[in-house]
Amino acid sequence: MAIPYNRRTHKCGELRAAHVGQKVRLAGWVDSYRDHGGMAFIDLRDYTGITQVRFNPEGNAAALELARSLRAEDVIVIEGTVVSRGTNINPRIPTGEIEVIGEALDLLSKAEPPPFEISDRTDASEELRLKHRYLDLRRPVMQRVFRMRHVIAKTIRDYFDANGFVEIETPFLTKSTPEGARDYLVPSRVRQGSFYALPQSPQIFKQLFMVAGFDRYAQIVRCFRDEDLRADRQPEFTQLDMEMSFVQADDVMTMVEGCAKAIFKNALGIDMTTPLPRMTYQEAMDRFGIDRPDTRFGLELQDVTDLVRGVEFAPFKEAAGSGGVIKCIVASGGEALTRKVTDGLTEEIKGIGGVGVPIVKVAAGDAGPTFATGIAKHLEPLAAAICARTGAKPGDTIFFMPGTYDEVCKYLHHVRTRLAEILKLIPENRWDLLWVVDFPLMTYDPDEKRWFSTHHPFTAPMDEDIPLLDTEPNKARSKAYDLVLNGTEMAGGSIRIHQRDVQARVFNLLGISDEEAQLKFSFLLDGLKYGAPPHGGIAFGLDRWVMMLAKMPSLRDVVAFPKTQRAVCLLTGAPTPVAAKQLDELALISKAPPA
RNA sequence: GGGGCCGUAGCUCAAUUGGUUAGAGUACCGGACUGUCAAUCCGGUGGUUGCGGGUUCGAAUCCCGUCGGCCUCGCCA
Repeated sequence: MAIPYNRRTHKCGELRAAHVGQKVRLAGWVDSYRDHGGMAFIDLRDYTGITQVRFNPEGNAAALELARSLRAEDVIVIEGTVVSRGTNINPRIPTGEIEVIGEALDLLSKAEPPPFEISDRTDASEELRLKHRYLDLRRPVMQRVFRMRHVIAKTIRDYFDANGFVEIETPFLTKSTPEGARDYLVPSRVRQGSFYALPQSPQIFKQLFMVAGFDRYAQIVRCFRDEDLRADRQPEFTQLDMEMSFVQADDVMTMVEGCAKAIFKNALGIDMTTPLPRMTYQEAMDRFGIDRPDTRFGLELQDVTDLVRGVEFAPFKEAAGSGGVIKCIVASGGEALTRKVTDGLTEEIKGIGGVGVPIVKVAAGDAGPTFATGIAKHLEPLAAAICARTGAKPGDTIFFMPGTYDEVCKYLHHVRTRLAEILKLIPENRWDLLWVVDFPLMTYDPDEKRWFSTHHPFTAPMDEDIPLLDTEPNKARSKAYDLVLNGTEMAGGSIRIHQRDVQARVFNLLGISDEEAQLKFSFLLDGLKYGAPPHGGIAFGLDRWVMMLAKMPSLRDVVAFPKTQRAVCLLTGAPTPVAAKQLDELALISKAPPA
C-alpha cells in the first residue's frame, strides 16, 4: 500500500533526540546514499535540512533492496521510527543525534544524474547553474537567500502597512519618457507604429497618488532599464517605491530608518541604532571621493594642494596651476605594498582613464621623516610638512593624485577601495549605514554642454537655494537623500517639486522647453495644477538589500531567474526571434539578419 | 563601443609549452561490504579539446575569424 506522502509528520530538519521512539513519515530528495550491502544509509533532504535514514533487514528487507538502488535527487517518502544514534552521532548536522529506521519506502520520482552536485560546495560554473536554475535553487544556500528575500519583502510590506501606507499597483505598459535610462519598448498592435515603455520606475504615478490624496503609498514593484549589465545591475529589478504627503526630508528619512531597522532585525537579528548618521555630499566627496562612502575603514583623502603647489613635478604643477587639486591617501602596513602591487594600482588607474598614482614611502631620518622611492626626489624638502599634515609615519606609503577635483575623487576612491582590500582593512560583520544629504540639484555635462538633474527633474531645490537657480545653478542644493550601506547605495529619494512655477524653472535649466515639457510630462504638470500637497519619497533597491544582507557577490545570486551580461536568460533562451506573423500583426519589420 | 580573464569526459581540472594512444578526481554502470557521515575497496563505460578556417610532416597547444560566460570603462535622470 502506497505511503501517503501528503501526510508528512515532520520536515527533514526537525527531528531531535526528544523525538526518539516516534513513528514518523518524511519526504524529500536523496542527498547522498551509502550502501553497505546488508545495510544502507540515505540522507534525506528538504528545505529544512537533512535526516539520515537507515535501512536494514530488521526494519524492512524489501525497503532495503529499494533503498540500495536510490541515487542522488530521487524523490522518496519514507516511514520509520526515530532512534538515537548512540555513539555514532554526526555533529555536523542539527539532526545528527538521531536517525530514522526505514520501515517503508516509496520512490515517488526517479531522477537522472544531475549535471552538477546539488550542494553548497558545488563547483559548477555559474553558466551551468543558470541553465539548470531549478537545480541550483535546490541548493541549501540558495534556499536561504530566497527565504531571506521573502523575509525582507514581508518586513517592508508589514512595516509600511503598519504606518498607514497603501499599496497600489502602477502600469507596466506606460509612456516612454525622454531622460534617464534607455526604455524597454512594447509595440502596440491596436495602434500600429506606437509603443509602450516598461517603467524605469513608477516615479510620476506615485506623485499622482499624492495629488489624488492617498497621503501615503508604498509598492514593491518591478522596474526595467535597457542598459548594459554588471554584477550589481540587472535589466529588470525590484524596488520598494514609496511616497508621503505633507512631509519634509526629515520625515521621510525617519520613516525609512524605521524600515531599515526592522529589516536588519528580521533578516539578521541585528539591532541597528537610529537615528542614522548623516553626511553632506560635499563632505563625502572631500573625505572619500565618492557620494556613497564606505566608512568601515580609514584611508581618507587628504588635501595637500597648498603644500605641494610649488613642487617641480609636472603633474602637480599643472593641477595646482589650473584650479585643480592634489590629494593623497596614507596607508600603513607597507609590507604588503610591494612594487608589483603599487604598479598594479597604476595600471588599474590607467584602465579607468587616469594616468597613474605617484607614491612615496616614508622612512625615519635623523632630522625627522624622509621620503623614498616613487616621486620622493620631488617632495623630499616637504617630507616633514606633508607628514605633519597627513599624520604619515615611517613605514607608511603615501599615494598622491593630482588633477581636477572630479578626477582626483574618482581615482583616489578607486585607490582607497583597492587598498582596503589589499591591506584587508574591511571588518567582517560590520554594517555602516548612513545618509548622504545636500546633493547638488544639477551637474553640468561639459561634453553635452548642458545641465543634468543629479537625482531626477522633479526633485525640489532647497528653499534658500531657489534664488541660485538664476545665478549659480551649480551651487543649488536639493532636498535629496541617499541611504548608503558599506559603500553601496541602497535607497535614494527626495522631496518633490509641488509648485508648477519652480518645476518650470528647473525644466528650463535642464533645457526642456515648456512645449516639450507639456508634451512629455503633461500628465504630471496638469496634476500639479489641481492642488498638489507637498510630498516626497524614496525607492529602495530590494535586490541590492538582499545581496548585501546575504553577502552574495552578485545580483544574479538573489534573483530567481536572472539574465547574463548579454541580457539573456540561459534557462528559457529569451530573447528569441518571433514568427513573421507576430511581426506582421504589429506592423514591424526586423532589420537584423535571420538568427 | 573599449580593456581584461576564460572555454578539454556529465561536472571540476591536467596535458613537461608543437610530438605520436588527451589523463586525474568526481559522477555514472557492474561487483564486494551491517555503522556510514561527500562511506570504502575492486573493475568498467565515457572525448567533434566551443565552432569555422589557416600554418605545419604533425595542433588542445601557434595565427585569423566567430559563438558563449565572467569582470570592468563608457552607459545606468
